[in-house]
Amino acid sequence: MNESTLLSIKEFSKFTGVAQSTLRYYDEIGLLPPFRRGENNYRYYVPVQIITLKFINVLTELGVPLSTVKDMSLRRTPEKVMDLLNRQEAKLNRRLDELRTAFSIIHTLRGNIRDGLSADGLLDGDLLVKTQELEETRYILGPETPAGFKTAPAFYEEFVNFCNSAEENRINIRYPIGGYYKDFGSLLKSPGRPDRFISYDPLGNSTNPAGKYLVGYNRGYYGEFGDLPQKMSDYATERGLELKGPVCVVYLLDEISTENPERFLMRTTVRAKKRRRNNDCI
Amino acid sequence: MNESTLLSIKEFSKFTGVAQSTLRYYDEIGLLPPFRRGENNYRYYVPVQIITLKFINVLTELGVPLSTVKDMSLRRTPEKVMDLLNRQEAKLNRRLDELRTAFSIIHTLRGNIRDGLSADGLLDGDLLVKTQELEETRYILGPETPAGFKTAPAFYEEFVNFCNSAEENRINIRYPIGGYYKDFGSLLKSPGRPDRFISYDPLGNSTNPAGKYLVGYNRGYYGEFGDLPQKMSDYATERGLELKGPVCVVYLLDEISTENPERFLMRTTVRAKKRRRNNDCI
DNA sequence: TTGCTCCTCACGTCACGTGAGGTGGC
DNA sequence: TTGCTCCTCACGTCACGTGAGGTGGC
Repeated sequence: MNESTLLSIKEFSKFTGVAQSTLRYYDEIGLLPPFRRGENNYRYYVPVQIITLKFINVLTELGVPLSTVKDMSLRRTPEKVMDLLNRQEAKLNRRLDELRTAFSIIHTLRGNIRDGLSADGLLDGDLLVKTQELEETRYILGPETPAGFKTAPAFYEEFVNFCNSAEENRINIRYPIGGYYKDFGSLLKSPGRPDRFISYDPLGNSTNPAGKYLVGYNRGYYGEFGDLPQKMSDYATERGLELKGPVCVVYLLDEISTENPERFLMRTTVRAKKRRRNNDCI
Repeated sequence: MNESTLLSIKEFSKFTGVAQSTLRYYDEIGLLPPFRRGENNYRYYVPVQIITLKFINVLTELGVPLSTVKDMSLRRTPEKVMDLLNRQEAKLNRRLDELRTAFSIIHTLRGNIRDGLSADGLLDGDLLVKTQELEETRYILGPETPAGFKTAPAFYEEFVNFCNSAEENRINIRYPIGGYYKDFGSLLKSPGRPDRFISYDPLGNSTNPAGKYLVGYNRGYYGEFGDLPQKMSDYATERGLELKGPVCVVYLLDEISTENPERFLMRTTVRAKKRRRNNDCI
């Protein structure tokens, strides 16, 4: 019907932007045979075949295996294609969601490393305590860790428990995981055992509002605060800062960004407000 | 340091949700070796390794090859990881955009097939003309096809030209492609040669507003309208309809949804308004 | 001995990419 | 003859999955 516009495989490849080897493979598996073969056994395509080819491209890009695409293409009727698209829709939606999440995780990690690097050089020894204006942070609260008398191995055990229970609590542990203490006193009392673990999921329902925070940076392995809590406490007393609300801890530099545990860097944050002193008159 | 919490490969696999074969493969290529080997040569992992593993999962999900992930993991420093993430960001963004687009294309195609199927049974012979309330449709206008005296092969030639020039016009030809006539007169004059081709991209800047349309459905191969334009014209005259603005054509059932060209189904739409007659008094 | 987990090695799979060696018309 | 395009066939690659056959502690 349109013999006049037959395209050789090279022409069709150029026209569609799909490699010759791919076109031969699609022919081989019977997914997209050429319009006809020449006497010399050459493959000849017609331009409209670009429509089917682009449709195949779209599906493969979404992770649909070629065998499924072939099922859909072979002896296809609108009803069958419609049916398959309907059945695929949920899958495709889930896949797209996963990808959006993956990207969001990368973004969150990048932000952490950036913050970690810019604080890294400023540490005095292994510590840095200062007040800082922070932007809003969102996260998901894990379940309360059981109150107990354990000390050293508790952090590790609780971390494992948190990971194991993550799925049923709808927590994605691929976001950075941090520690949470219900108030500063709780951190001082048992720094090695957070009251909860939290996931820094930017779609989380818990939030640390934007504002002024007392921030402590320190190097150390998971759960090892050294004398950071005491230093933060001293700093607050000296400057007349009132520490309110929960304390959140996050690893800015960890497993992911460095092999060397000595470079691990954590950040501890708690809301701080200037205490009104007696001689503060209006 | 945490020998007490060593996990066998089975335990670590269960803990992380990653298959044993995958863990062995990651060890083999040196991407994620176990914490240490036992005397029996067993692999033993420690729970924190879940963090690195999940990071690997996230990157592979975004299509980053394991060799790149390995480059990032091996002798990693925060600076190198940051640098690589920065360089990857543009790529990852592009990839995510492609996936969103792919999904949007599937959605558009599905809508077309649905409309095609519901009209399919109603055709009288090979035709159906009626007025219909349509929702807003968005599309991108291709360049004007050159005015010429050609008739039959013009459609095909122009289609090829449109596809070839699509990229430089920033048109994604994986969306359904349709015909565009500047007004109904233009369709009547030369139905086989649209004034432009258009791409039904839902993010397009051109739009057919929601409202009342004269709609013609007919079966036929690309560019074959039969006597549809005349039938639509007659219908408009009989009902006192004024046809305004451009005419848009789309293939609801085509290559993609059916092998049988006899089932190809196109839809021609043009805005219609009831003509005010003399005896219409207020 | 039985059952369990672990090991290595080899081969399969999916969607191609990459030569190697040969053909056919100007 | 030279240059060009096309062909088939075989093998490589990437990220695993799947047995097969063997080990080691209760």
